[in-house]
Amino acid sequence: MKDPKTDYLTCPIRHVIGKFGDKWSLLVLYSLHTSESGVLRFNELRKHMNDCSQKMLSATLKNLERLSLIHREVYPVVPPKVEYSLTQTGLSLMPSITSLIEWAQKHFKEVIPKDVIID
Amino acid sequence: MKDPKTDYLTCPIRHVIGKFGDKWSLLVLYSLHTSESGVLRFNELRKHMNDCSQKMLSATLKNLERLSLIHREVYPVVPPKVEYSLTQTGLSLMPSITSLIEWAQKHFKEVIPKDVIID
DNA sequence: TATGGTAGTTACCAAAAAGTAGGAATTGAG
DNA sequence: CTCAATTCCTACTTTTTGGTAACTACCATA
Repeated sequence: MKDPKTDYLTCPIRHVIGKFGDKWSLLVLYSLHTSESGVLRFNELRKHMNDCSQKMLSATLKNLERLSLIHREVYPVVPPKVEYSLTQTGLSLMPSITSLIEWAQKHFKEVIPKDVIID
Repeated sequence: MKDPKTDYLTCPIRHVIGKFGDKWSLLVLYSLHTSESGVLRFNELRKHMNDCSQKMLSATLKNLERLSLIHREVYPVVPPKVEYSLTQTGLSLMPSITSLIEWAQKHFKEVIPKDVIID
């Protein structure tokens, strides 16, 4: 008789999905990883994810920082300047993520995306 | 000036997240992959994911079948018997997924899961 | 005084995801 | 005729997610 809550706590898959399986987290990590300097500012990130709202980007960054996957460096200047970068932990995650992305690039040409409505 | 819709269609990350970044898909794939025979029935899968409702499991399986990641074999017997297994495409995805899972197993001990409330 | 630029936050609202409870279909066994 | 077993489906409700628009704060510059 497993307790769902306990089960959740011990299931690595649900940890992964639950923590950064949302709409924007992987895109943030990927953007940081592929940027030349490895560092991006708030509005630079927004340009990389061109239809992400300020609110969602802000929430996503806050979450990733909480998980120690990204680092947030604030420069006390005017106008404000904040730089985001991957932490060591975040960096260690990237091979797995790029593996997933490469798979998608190879195989989703084969898979019929029936859920995409062309209007 | 990128069109968000077009952008969505060409972004592999959003493909991945959008198609099987939901709460249960990875768990289904993983369960099938780690089962001895490589084949599981509906209620066997439910036992592997002990707090997934019938509705959600059913919807998840239908989605994965639509994406050609799993195969659904129906035996016309009474009571009904349906077996699910990975397709070749599904199987080709597993290294990337297990990579992610292994990362989670290693690193989420380090990460403080502040969103988990112990009551 | 007014404007601009950066990095957000907040309130409000709509849409999507997911849980619950019940029904449906099948047909051999009793 | 009824029940049981298995695999779902449907209607209903709740929860979560995400979008929009407006707002803050800072100070330098015009």
